[in-house]
Amino acid sequence: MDINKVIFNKSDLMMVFQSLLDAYGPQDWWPGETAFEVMIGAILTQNTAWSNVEKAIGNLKQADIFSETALLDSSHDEVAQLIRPSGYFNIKTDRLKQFCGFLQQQGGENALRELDTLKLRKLLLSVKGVGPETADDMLLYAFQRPVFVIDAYTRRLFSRLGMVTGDESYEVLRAGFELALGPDTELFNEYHALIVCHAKNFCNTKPKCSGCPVANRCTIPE
DNA sequence: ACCCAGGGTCATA
DNA sequence: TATGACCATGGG
Repeated sequence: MDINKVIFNKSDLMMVFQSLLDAYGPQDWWPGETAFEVMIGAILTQNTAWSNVEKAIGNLKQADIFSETALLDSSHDEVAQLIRPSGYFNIKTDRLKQFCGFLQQQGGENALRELDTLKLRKLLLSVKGVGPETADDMLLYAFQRPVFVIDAYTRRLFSRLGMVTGDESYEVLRAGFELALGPDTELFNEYHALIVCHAKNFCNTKPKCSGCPVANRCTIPE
């Protein structure tokens, strides 16, 4: 499949962005104080509601197990117990430990910041438990790289808008947004945050398009 | 009681 | 390449 294919034009994407921005305002993402917290959150939120991730992160902090070394030094069962609210706690415990081991091995996140985006992306994807979306969350929100994050919400919104079919591969969609918009970290940051905000405040709670901020552009009513 | 949530891995064909 | 099983809690 040809990744570098033009599937969007910039003005369409910017109109949708403006509609969302007008409706919800700036989101100031990611909800996390440090790059480390962003990365941990990105793993914990895999197929999981963020409210549950907050509990898990809160538990880790309260137990003072919220660093590479602390997570690596703690037993599997101890970590699993703390992150229990985020679901998949056994698998996610392994993924957190895998990722912390990776961070240590690479010389910490500061060493990773020296790498170019493509190299860093490949490295992140080489960690077991870090897939495309998790890696791109990290690249955009922890490393401030111009990477457009694709998630289920993005697919659903833009297929409802009739701009994609929804079965495009992850890379086709990501390249589609990045080619049309050009590298713009601030825009990508706000855009993805707004898509998630829109899903939580509208699409997830209301089945139909009536009242939707982008409804005038939505030709597929569910 | 059901459905799904800011996915990823692994086995199979 | 493309499906399907599996992981698991919590809120609607």
